[in-house]
Amino acid sequence: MTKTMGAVTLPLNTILSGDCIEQMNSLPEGSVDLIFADPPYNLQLKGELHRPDNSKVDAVDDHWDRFDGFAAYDRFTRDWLAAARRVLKPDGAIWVIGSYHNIFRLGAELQNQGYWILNDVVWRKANPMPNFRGKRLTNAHETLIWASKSEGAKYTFNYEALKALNEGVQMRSDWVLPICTGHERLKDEKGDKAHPTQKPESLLHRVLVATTNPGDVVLDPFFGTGTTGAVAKMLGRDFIGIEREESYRKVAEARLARVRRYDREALAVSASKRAAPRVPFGQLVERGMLRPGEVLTSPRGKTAKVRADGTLVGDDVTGSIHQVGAALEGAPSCNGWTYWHFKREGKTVPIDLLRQQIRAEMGERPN
Amino acid sequence: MTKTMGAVTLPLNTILSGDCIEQMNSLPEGSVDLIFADPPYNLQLKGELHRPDNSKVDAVDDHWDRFDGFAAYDRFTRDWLAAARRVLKPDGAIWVIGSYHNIFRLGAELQNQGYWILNDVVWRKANPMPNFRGKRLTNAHETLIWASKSEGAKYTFNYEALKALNEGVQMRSDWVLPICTGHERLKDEKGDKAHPTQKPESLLHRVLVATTNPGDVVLDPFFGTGTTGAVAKMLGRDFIGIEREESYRKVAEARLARVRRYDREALAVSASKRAAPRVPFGQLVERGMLRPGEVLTSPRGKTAKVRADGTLVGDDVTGSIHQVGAALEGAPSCNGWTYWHFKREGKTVPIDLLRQQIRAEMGERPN
DNA sequence: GGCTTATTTGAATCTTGTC
DNA sequence: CGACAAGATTCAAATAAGC
Repeated sequence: MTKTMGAVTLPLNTILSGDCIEQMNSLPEGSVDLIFADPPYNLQLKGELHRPDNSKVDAVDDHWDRFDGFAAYDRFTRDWLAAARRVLKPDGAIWVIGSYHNIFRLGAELQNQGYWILNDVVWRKANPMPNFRGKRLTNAHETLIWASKSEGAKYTFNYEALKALNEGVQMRSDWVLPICTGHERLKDEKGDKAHPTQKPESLLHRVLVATTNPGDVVLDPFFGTGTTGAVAKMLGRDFIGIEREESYRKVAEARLARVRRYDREALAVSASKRAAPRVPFGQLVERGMLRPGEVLTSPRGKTAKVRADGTLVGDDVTGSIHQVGAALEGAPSCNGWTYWHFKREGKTVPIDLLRQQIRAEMGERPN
Repeated sequence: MTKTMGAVTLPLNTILSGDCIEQMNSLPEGSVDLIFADPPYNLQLKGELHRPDNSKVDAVDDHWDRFDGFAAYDRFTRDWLAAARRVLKPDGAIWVIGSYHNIFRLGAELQNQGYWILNDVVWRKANPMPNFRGKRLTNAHETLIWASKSEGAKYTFNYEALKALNEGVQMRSDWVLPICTGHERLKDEKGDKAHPTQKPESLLHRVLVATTNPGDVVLDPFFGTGTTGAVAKMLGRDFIGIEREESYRKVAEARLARVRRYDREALAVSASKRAAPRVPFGQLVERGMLRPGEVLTSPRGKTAKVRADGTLVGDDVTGSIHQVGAALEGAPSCNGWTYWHFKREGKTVPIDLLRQQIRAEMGERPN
């Protein structure tokens, strides 16, 4: 399918091959409603990484993610963002996604070029890969930036649709969604993953429902295995993909052929997952509801002292509220939340009361 | 209180007044363990714009205006980050916090100066202000960046303490914490909020427990009403604050006078095994806890025999407990302490139990 | 088939001390 | 500085295997 823009024709619902900058420059100016871009992250990985069970982590070591320093990465970023801005309609918008390796370069260059940032959005992964060596925090999120072509542009935002997706409450800038695994994860002939960084359809679903209307043209300059195209097709949007790796294009073509518009199952995938409102005991300490050094008591008169990291110290025992309670009682297990008490205004109260306070604040709506 | 660094003296637990760059430059080089910085992002740039060639600023052109705005902000960022880097110890680290208005400039400049990003952390606000006009997503988070002074530096990370704070599960890069309200929010004489962007103590508590030890020196160049100093004092860390607004300094001084330090026992946090003293396997043999000739077994049924010098003999392999374990499993490495087991009273027990016995005798508290 | 347990895996800047 | 050796370290979800 093609759409005619003046004298030039727009190649809709196809995958263009080759360099994304050249291909974008061949498209007519101001012809696209939305761009979704998942560029290389420039991960700069060095050695191998093994899990504690000695299995090897299948890292992203593809040639397309290797750059010769920040200067080279910045040049690349500047060039493709400029080409993208040219093909955007005046009221068009862009989404980019990245990690701390590249997102700051991306965001700064967006601002430099006159794009106007509307939100940064955090994709909180429900099931991220842990930090195996215990040397940093679990890298549990990626960042998306949503920007209009320029300040004052009349961008598309389907506020009510997103509110509906979020069970009637205004959608926040942090989205909890699982990573792409299982049936959705595309495999090659050998049964290995077809692309190292395939994004979940639920993420694209939310992006496209939020910031496009049916019939809009969505461009993805780093098409990969075509998640953007697949979701666009399901939602009745037109897409243009650009991908230079033939193997990815092949997988994407086959995938797109299978996709039907308004796929009910895909809509179900997008339903927001409710994370369980687990409240770690340490948060009572961080929030100042209990003071490090404060003494907790048990119904039968045992005592323990709170430490700054949310552990307890009793007679010759240190550990969580549950561990110390169990040890002092000589029991196999213990629910520390109901076992331990503190004093407020002369009354002795179980610490579970404080947990209930936190849960009430959260409105039982962690998403 | 002051600490002496060579010929120069460090002004501990005080608030310095004036420009943070000048004040940081007056501090001795390499003298600070951690910097926490919450810089302004809505600078009033009047009169601060210096184009290199004195060219006339075209006041009507939005684009130029914006460019000069970013350029001035970038200059400011570059200067204070450079001054901060100078006062950091080689193994020191920095935290910065910001929103999408400035965090991309901050992150990019950190990388440009050779800081090494360790994590970006999302502070997910439990109770954010909604977006009243329904034109964007609720801005429900801010971003922190944690970076070491340079690649390969031995930064401080209390992994076990953070794991304890999170109920025994590795801490993630997304932190759910409430914004600073109610009792904690400082008021001025008129009863209005004393500072527009006061950070919650819970946020600083987590930052300082994670990346400093008691006695460390924490510098906050944008001290405001002193949240960093207050939490540092509670946690037994020393602080240096810099703040140029007298009204904020006044509020901070009064606040700090009210803060009490937690007792010593409460400040201890769960320790890493890495900190425990090293016990050579040969010592178990020397002490008669294992007999030469005794057979050790692995969970999957491999066996090896203990020799008098503390090495093991397996099928065609001889060497340390780690080497023989790795060879028998065909693995790149192996922790022999948890891999090898022996029999006592009918039970199969990992040899690590014997190491723990020795460490306990040495007066170490197993944590 | 149904239920329980074991295995696999994911955009990762992932060790430290001694010689 | 490099080479070598000791030894510390993982969470959630999907799938596969076992009963």
